[in-house]
Amino acid sequence: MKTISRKHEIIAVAASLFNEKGYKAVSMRDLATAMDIKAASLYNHITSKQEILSEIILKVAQEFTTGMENVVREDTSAINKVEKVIELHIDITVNHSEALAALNNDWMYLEAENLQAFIKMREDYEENFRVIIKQGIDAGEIKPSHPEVILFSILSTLRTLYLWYQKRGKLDVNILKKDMVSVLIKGIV
Amino acid sequence: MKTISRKHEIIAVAASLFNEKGYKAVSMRDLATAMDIKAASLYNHITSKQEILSEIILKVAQEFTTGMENVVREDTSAINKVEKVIELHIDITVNHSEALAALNNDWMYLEAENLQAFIKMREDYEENFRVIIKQGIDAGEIKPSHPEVILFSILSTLRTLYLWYQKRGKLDVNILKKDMVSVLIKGIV
DNA sequence: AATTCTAACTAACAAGCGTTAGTTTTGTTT
DNA sequence: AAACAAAACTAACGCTTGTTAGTTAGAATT
Repeated sequence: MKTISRKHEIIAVAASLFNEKGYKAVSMRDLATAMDIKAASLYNHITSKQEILSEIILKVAQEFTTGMENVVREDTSAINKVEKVIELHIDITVNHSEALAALNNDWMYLEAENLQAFIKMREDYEENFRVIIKQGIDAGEIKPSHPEVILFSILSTLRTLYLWYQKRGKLDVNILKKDMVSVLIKGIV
Repeated sequence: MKTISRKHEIIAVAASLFNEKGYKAVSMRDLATAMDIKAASLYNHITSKQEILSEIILKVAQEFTTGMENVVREDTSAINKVEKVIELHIDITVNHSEALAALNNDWMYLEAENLQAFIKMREDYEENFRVIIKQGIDAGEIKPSHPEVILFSILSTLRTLYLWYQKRGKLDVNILKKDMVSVLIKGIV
């Protein structure tokens, strides 16, 4: 089973390159050079560039999906669920920050059923989050502003977190969670 | 001076294509097809693909720079300045949402002095924002959380706004400003 | 010792890339 | 009608792209 681990190596290096330059700007020869082999040799382990991209993106997307499903199932307040979602994002960011770059910037280069699957997962995720916020408003826990504005504001902060995490080298996860929850939920004033 | 307006046409169409697919995924032949001419004909109006990218990005970047300078110069409270910055972002987003896609996703493909200029502008912009937030904390107007967390949270929401604005077709600017200011400054609870 | 598997290689392909040179068409100005 | 500039064209360039075919060296299994 050496092939599989070699495949994972390739995917990991690819994720790192995609993170730096973007999917379209990384050629198979670039990837091969980074692996210190020839481009043709990559195809002993993977079937196409597209396969690499979809493995990177769909694997993390799946983590978001199952994570969100667990939060939704919990029997707790809406605000508490929002906190759990924030923590979910932070955990995934810390563990897969390079894959998140591809997920955020290169998902549109997924093809056919890969693209479909990704879009479905993202829509479902957003919808789950939207419902949580609406429940929070109905329960009087969350301000009755436009739920869309709240959803967008929190989600875009969480989605961009990988950039910030990479820049300010590797912060302490627990402090990060506490601060993010505080700023996103209680505001700044 | 027909050439110049034709050049602007090309740049506008390019911005739209870059917005859809990303700089690297749009070929000069794609751009030419969208203009209903041949690829070689583009070069009667522009000197390179790179020139198109830098015109798109640096023009909006300049708007951010001058806008921020005006805010910094104002004689008002820190919170008020934060509000002004939020409104600046919304105004630019509404007027140049497609260019913002390139600015956010394709800036790394700028070359040499274009790249340098962009990075400098972005760093200066961030630093100005950071100072405003710190002043707000010192004046007791803003919660003494990590200023970096506040900066990141607001900035990533504002930077992603173009995506959201494009999706939920063209909302009313004034309502948008009010809601964003409220959510970003006062939080959601 | 013979066979199979793993993982690399060389060589090449057809297609696409940004760009240049030189030419022709089109519409306006003299 | 002649001259001029603007903006399109055809043809081609050298290079890079993702990928395939066929081969080879070494290690593991029979």
